[in-house]
Amino acid sequence: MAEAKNAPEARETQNFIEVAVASDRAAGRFDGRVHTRFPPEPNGFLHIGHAKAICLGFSLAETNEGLTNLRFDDTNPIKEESKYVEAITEDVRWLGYEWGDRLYYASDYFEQLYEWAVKLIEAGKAFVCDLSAEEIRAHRGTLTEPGIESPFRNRSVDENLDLFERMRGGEFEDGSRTLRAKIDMASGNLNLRDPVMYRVLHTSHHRSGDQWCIYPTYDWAHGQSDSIEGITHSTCTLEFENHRPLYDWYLDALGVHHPRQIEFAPLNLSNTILSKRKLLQLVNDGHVSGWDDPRMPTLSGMRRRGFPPTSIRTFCGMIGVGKQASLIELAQLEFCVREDLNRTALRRSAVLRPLKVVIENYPEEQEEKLEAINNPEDDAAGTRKVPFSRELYIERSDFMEDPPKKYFRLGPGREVRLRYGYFIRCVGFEKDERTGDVVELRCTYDPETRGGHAPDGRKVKGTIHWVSARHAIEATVRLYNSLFACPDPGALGDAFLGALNPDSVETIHGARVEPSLAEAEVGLPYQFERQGYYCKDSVESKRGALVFNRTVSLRDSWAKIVKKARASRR
RNA sequence: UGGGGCGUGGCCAAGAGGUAAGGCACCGGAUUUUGGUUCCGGGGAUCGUAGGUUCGAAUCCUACCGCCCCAGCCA
Repeated sequence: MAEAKNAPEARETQNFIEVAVASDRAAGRFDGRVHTRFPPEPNGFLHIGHAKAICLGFSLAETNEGLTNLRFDDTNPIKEESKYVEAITEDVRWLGYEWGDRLYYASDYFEQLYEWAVKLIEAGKAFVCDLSAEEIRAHRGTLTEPGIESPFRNRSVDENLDLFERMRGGEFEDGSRTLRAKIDMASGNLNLRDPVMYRVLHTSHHRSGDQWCIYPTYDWAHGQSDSIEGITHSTCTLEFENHRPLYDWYLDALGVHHPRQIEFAPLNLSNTILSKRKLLQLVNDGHVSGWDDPRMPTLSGMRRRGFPPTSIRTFCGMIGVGKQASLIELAQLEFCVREDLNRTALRRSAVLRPLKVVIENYPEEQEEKLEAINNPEDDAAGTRKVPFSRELYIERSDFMEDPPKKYFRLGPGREVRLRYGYFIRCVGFEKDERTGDVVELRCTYDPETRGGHAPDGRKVKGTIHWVSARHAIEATVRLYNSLFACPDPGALGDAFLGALNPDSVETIHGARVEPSLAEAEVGLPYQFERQGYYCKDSVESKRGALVFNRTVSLRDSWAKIVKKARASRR
């Protein structure tokens, strides 16, 4: 397959992380090894923001003869479920990445983490604290005032060891005690004000079951998990920059392998939201049909919507990686999708809003098969035959009773080409007397123009798509638009629901599509000519009740002209 | 008035002392049996601001300004 010109490999510049890794390699740091990881928490589905992190992590390893692990940071049994680990592994694989036999879980390290915690207690660097959550907060101080040390901070090593063991043993209630690192209650970095390492949680875990009733916090588990796996470069988003000094402190206190953490700006995409918490809310409150709703920015939603994984990778490669907070326009993603689909999608004819056309001089019982090209961008895709007959359907928008100057389609007395068919001329039309709607077109065809060429060299400005009425099959088509109506719904905070786009989906029943689409395959992209890219819905499409999702429309310069004309008329 | 980051065209993003890449978007035009694709071409940034160093600064220094993150026993 031809590589997209914007594929990561095609870039001539390196981002700052690639530069940092390359210089580490050149300097022989970590013995020249590069080993990255993608560490999701199984508490929701992956979205395109995660794709950016995945592409970064895996490509960093790929270009440096290194490896990438997939590790679930499953330290909070309250929010995590195995259904999420299944969805996540499927999504990473779909994106096109492999982790070999290196699928890990932070929960696999619970015993090791416990032992290390004991080690810190023995070194006088951690203590069991009896303060409640509220009390800990009150002791923490504020952004501008130092905190106050816990009254339990100076317990003896023996007492701490005894208490910690009994925490593990299940003697204490949830929230009654924590194990805390003894660092600095006056630090300007709040993460260093004696952070909690363990909390009591009598909750069963999706993998370790009821083996534990104390669980490590993310901060205590994350850095050490990377260390255990021998990770060399830990990439993560900007909000963890403040945590790096803490991870450094833990790793140094333990004297274990110390990866280099590098933070980058998380992806923000216009007209959508990339916050797991908010996405969960959309799912739970029924604003969407599920995590895989085609309007969702989740990888499963985008897959169902018809986005090729390669286009997502291209996108991640072209937006760059930096530390600047940014909001990428949806148009940039759509560009990548169209560029990909234009090369790969099979062209088909589908009439979304049918208008009947009767070819008056075409014999009643006659029908024939016309040859149509499957993909003009790919000769190997070959051709197919489409049936033609006296009665057809064309798009309602391809006829105007009183067309403006630059309208190239059908109008009274006008002639157009039916794609891969004949030239037809409109000789009359019928209207519904009540509504005034045009309900049927009367046309004549020129038998000499079969296939769309006029032997006399006659030119026609417009080419429109069509389906044979008697052969076409009905389908439901969903036209998707952005989930949110404003560019940056995230800026609205918890009021983001107010910005939901009421027109994020328009469902069309009774569309007529060419017969070959009866055999449409889930997972294959189709271009409905002159309209856009579509895919058969993987969930709701049934034999005899086809459902297609619009992935993205084709660029439409006519729509621009119309829009501009309207604007200038005002 | 704590700590940590970041400020280059509408949106992204290279450049790291030698006189502003590239992509998306936008606007023209050519080609076209998709008003698609492709192909040409175009407009638009003195690089947050003000000083300073230098023959020369987006790049170095100083001071301001603005934006983001942090007060979960979430990750």
